[in-house]
Amino acid sequence: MAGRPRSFDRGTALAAAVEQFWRTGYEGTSISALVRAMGITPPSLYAAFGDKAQLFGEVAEVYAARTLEGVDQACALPTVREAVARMLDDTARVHTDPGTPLGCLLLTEPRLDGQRDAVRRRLVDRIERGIADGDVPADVDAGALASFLVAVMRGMSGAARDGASAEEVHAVARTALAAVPAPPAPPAPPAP
Amino acid sequence: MAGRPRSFDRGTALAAAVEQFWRTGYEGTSISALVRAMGITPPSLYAAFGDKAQLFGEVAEVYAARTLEGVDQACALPTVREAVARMLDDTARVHTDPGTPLGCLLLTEPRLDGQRDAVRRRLVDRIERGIADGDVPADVDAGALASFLVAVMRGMSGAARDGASAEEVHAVARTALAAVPAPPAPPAPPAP
DNA sequence: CAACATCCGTAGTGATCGCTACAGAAAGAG
DNA sequence: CTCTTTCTGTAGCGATCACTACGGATGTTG
Repeated sequence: MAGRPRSFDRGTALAAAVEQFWRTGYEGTSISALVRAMGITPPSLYAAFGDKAQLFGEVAEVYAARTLEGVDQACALPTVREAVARMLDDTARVHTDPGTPLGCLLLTEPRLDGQRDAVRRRLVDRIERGIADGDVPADVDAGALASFLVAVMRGMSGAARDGASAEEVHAVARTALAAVPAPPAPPAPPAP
Repeated sequence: MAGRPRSFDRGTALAAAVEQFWRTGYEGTSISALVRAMGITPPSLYAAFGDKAQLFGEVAEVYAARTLEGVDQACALPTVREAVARMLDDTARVHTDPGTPLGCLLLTEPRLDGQRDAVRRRLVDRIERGIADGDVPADVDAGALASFLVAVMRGMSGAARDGASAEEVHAVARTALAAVPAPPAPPAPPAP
C-alpha cells in the first residue's frame, strides 16, 4: 500500500516557499526559483503541493496564521490605544527585520485581499469592544479607523521595501497613533 | 533626409501605455498587451520608444508630472492642514475614479521609489514651511509626518485596488487627517 | 520622374514560463 | 525474493516572454 517515501521534509520545503513568495510575490516567483529555494525538483513540487496556486494557498495559510496570531496578541491588550500601538510597533519591526524579506506578504500580494479583510474585521471588532469598554469615544467610526490602520500598515510595508530604515518606519507608526482618538475623560483624576 | 512619417500619434500611443502600465504594473505588462492597447506593432513600439524599460520611463515621467502638479496645487493652500486635507481627498478620488485604473502607479510600482521620494520631499518642505508659518507646532517631525502621509496614500491605493468603495477610501483619508497636529493656539479668540 | 530615408507588418529569434511524460530508484507487502 | 506503489530526476512539452531581421510600403528630396 505504501510506496517510496518522499526524500525531503514537506514543512521545511513549505517554509522555503513562504520565504520565496514573501520576497518576490506570486507573479514574480517562478517555479524554477521555487524549486531552487526548496531544494527539490519540479515533479516533487507538483506531487507534494499540487500546482503553483495551491502551493501559494498553503504559503498564505502559514503566513496569515502567523500574522493573525500577532494581531490577536495585540488585541488582547486592555485598551484600543495599547493594542494599536503594539500592532503598529510589531508591524514596523517585522517589516524591516533583516532576517526576513522586507515588507509583508499579506499586505502587498494582490490576491490576498481576503486575508487583509480578515485583519480588518479583527480590528473592527476590537475597536467596537473599545467603544463598549469606554476607552474609545462612541462617535468613532470603527470601520474607518480599521481601514485606516490597514492602509497605514500597508504603507509601512511599501516604505520598508523602498529601503526605509527601521527608525523611519517606526516613525510612521508613531505618527499614525495620533489618529487613534484619546479615550474620553474617565472620572476626573485628582489634580497633580 | 526625411523618410516615411510614422502612422500613429506618439502622444496618443504613450497615453495608452500609461493606462496599461497603470493597470497592470511594469512586470505585469507584456509587450503584446502594450501593442494591443497602443494600436501598433512591436517594431513600431521599439522604433518610437526604445525598449520596454525606456517606454516605462516616459510613462512614469508623464504620470509623475500629473501627480506632482496635484501635490503642488494642494501645497499652495495656506496651511498644512488644508494642504494635507486637499491632497488626501484628491488621492481618494483619483484612486477610485471609475474612468481610470484603480490605485496609483507612482505609489505602487516598486521601481518608482525615486518618484515617491520626490513627493515625500515636497511634503517635508511644505510641513517645514508650516512650522515656520506657525500653523504647525514646532515639535512636529516633518520627515515622519511626510513619510506617514506617503504611507497612508499608498495604503489608500491598495485599498482601492482591493475593491474598497470611494466612500471607504475617503474615510481613510478623513481618519488620517487626525494625525496632522492642530495648529498651536494663535492669539486667544474671544470666548463664545 | 528616380533616389533615398524611414516606417510598416510578418514572421521568427532564443529564453523562460508553468507543467508533465517517462523511466528508474526506493520503500513496504506478500 | 517479487510485486506494488510512490517518489525521484531528466528531459521536454506548448505557450509566452522581450525583442528583431527582413522586405515591402510610403513618405520627402533632388
